[in-house]
Amino acid sequence: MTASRSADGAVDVAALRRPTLTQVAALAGVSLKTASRALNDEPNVAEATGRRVREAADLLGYRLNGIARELRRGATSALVGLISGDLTNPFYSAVASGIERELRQHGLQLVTANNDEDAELERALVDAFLERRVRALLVVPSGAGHEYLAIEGNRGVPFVFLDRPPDGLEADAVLIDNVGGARAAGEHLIAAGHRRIALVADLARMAPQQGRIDGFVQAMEAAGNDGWRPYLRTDVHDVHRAERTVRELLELDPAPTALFTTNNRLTTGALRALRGHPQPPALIGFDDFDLADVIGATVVAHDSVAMGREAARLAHQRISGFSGPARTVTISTSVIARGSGERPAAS
Amino acid sequence: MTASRSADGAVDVAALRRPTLTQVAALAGVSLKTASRALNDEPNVAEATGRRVREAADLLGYRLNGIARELRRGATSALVGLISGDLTNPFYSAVASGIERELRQHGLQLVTANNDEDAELERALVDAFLERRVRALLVVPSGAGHEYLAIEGNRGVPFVFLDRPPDGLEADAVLIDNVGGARAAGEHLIAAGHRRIALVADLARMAPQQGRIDGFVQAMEAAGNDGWRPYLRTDVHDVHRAERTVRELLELDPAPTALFTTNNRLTTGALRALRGHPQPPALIGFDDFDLADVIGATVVAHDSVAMGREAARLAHQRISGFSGPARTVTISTSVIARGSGERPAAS
DNA sequence: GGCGTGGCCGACATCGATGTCATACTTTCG
DNA sequence: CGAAAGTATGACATCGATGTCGGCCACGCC
Repeated sequence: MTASRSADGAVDVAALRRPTLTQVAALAGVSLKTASRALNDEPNVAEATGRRVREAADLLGYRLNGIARELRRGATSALVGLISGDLTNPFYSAVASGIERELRQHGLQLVTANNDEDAELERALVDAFLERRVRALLVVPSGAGHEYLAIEGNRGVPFVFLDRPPDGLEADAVLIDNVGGARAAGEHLIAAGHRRIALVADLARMAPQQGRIDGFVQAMEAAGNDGWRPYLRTDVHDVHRAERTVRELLELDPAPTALFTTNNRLTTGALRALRGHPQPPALIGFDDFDLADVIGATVVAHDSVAMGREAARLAHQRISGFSGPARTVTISTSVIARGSGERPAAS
Repeated sequence: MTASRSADGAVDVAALRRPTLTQVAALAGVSLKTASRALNDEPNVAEATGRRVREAADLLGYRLNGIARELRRGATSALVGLISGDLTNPFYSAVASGIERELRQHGLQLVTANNDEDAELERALVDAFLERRVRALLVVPSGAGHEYLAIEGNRGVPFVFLDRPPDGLEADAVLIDNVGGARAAGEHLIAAGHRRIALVADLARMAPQQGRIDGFVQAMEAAGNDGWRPYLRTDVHDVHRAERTVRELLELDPAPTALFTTNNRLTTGALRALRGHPQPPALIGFDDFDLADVIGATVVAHDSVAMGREAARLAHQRISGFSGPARTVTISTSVIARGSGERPAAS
């Protein structure tokens, strides 16, 4: 008669469909509401009743339906979305890790999606996440122009931008001190006596890259050095092009005596190009990386895990009701000297 | 009168609460169902009606409530869960990346959680994911004993195990050819003339580690070599202990002439210990890593992104209705010679 | 003109849980 | 002893969407 017993009277444990609370209640011989109370440890449930309900739930292998609960409780999930580049890039995975750890402390779960550095896909992903009713959305944006998020932001889904500032929109952001870090790198090379310094940068249209270029140029201008100008290479977007570009730079006459690469990918390419070189130029790379100590690579380091953590923290504050103006957290950088950046300029 | 207009008659765009389909319908002057039909491009909606509904939706900034839809449509989400170790470990992030790419092709989204290599937390995460009604659950298990998943597995939530086989449970799995890879590493070192070979391994209770130990031992026994026995070090679980262990090994007399490290963490530690060593021993590490080419590190490589992809594929087949017996996909390995593994035994 | 057909639309039930409120039965206490 | 308060429970509405079914109307055809 009840849905929880099959026709032959045996309890239908193997039912394909997952049991509902109604079935548990029927098996325990109580009402739906009482079963709900028992399983949620609400007050005013007789001890014996509670036991019967729990036994029935165990027997059926009952598992609460979080979707239904969320719908009833307010149509918003415990999920926080992250849209970033591919996780095989250690920068993104470090950020994701920091986010995940922080969220977990607040009972929130991270949902990740890869925008493939494509603005169109990114928009679609934002839409998908919003339909899923994520509690907050963290984005390492691929493109510019985030006006389309403006309405959403005002409707209670907080956005936090990572690594790249929001464009056309007020929103929380966690950024790296790109200008300062790059300036420090430039100064470091100047101090080692370098004048002909090559700058190998990624797509200049991306704000962090532009910041790093600016910072480097600032250092050069402060030192009254123009020797870098012939060696500026931007829009180098992948490891192989970086390797090739560095090789080409080294064949110039006169060749640069030092290199500054503005992200981990480019640094990797440069290291490949420099491998086995008899008299390698000095090298400083933006972004720290695994084994940089073993290789002896001088870098502009920053704490990417902390970036993720801060972003998650900002989001959590919004989720918890904070509604002040947009905030920006800046992650500091520091030059870590490991050898490659201290090679003197060939005399 | 309708909920979508505020008391003063203006359309209430700035309402804090996100608009529901009912409000859109009211604003468009049609029934709830008709609005639903219009926005879902169902047939039998007059062109003019459809337009009115879409305009109303735009005006209100309406966004479908995926939670409600999922509840109605079958109480199962488009999410697939991944439980693994920390994403800062490139192995896990590569796996996650492979999974994410594959899932996206099928309109599924990846939800990640870090088990901190803790079996208790892992169980809790599994519970949380099941309550969230994920469509499938991919696990890189931390501990042994997965019997508690048996009921779930039979209830339509497919499980796929990565890297470590399910214990006490029939389930799909994607594993690495640990034995074969380690045997090849052992043979490689033997072929270079080594006899005193140190094996530095992680926790031996973890199946992949045990497999790598076994494979190595097989190679030694096939070569009739016992020279490794004094240099076996297991249960080395972090980078620092690996570094220390390798230093200690090198101070032995006689010292081993070669090292085999059984995962990327241990290889990192070994590389640190070997740095600047006048006459470093040969080194082969299990797991390929970024910049291994620059460092010249010989490794037993395998395609971790493919691992993720295969796991996602298995899961997707189950989601799509496949219900055959449990399958195991094995990811092959290959030794990539880059120098460190080819250093000859000191005569 | 009558009737069948198809297009368009809305009322209502439903997914699986939780919140509200009513009710029956105890217990407590003046 | 009777009223008030408290306990245990259940009926029913509800979250926001979709599925079912039936009604109305226009049109075409005999």
